[in-house]
Amino acid sequence: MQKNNLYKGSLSTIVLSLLKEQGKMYGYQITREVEKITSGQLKVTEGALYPTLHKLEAKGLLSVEMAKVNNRVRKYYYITEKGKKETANLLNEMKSFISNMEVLINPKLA
Amino acid sequence: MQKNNLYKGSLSTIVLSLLKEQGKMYGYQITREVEKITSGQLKVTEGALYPTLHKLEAKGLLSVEMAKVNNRVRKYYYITEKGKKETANLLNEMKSFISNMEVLINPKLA
DNA sequence: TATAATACCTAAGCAAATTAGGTATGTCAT
DNA sequence: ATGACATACCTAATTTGCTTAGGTATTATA
Repeated sequence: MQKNNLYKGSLSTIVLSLLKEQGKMYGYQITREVEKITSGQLKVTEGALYPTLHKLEAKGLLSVEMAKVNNRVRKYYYITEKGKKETANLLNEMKSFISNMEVLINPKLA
Repeated sequence: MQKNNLYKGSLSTIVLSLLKEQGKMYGYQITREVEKITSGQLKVTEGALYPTLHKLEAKGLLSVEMAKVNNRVRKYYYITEKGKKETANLLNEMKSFISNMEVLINPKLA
């Protein structure tokens, strides 16, 4: 039995929220940052992250900027105005999901 | 743009948790109860629920008991001992997911 | 010199929803 | 009595969004 890292649908919310708060970041950095913030509890796999970044860029929620550091290419992503609006929506949905789950799994709140 | 009702993977947790707390319930009743507890915010679709109930039964986490009420068949599900253990695991995973999401989306906590 | 870390990427497979049907009975208003 | 709605079960096709498992290439370290 292997465990999942993410509940489906949460990755876009995490990525947009991080970029909204922390400014531009590149993919690999996001994987490190999420691991750091959650004390290693949550790992964002690259196989999920890169397609998500491309999808968010295609939707116009993120923009990208190439940079060459130490002869290695980095793709810095930053959030657009459209992305900020969508982030607010996703955060509301996530908070609503969390509060619904909490009343459902916590008999004292129901 | 349509909105999702559930984050993927959460339905089993909801069903097991409900049955652990409230004793035996039948499928249709679960859909009503979730809607009621969440003040109509969360709807469990039958297309998701029934396959989930069958899967949990096949895994030995739930047992089933037929009943005939008003000439209509009801299938009452109740949780097994194995199901109670698995519920505890799923609740821990859910709580961990929620606390991880909260530090990720809440800059003040990070 | 090989292993790990950095940094990007894609494709196949799978799980778990959504969407959209279906059957059948009971209840209630017109 | 007939149509609509609630009750109560069900399945199949499709979609989404992960995991798993690769791949390339450079730099740092043992």
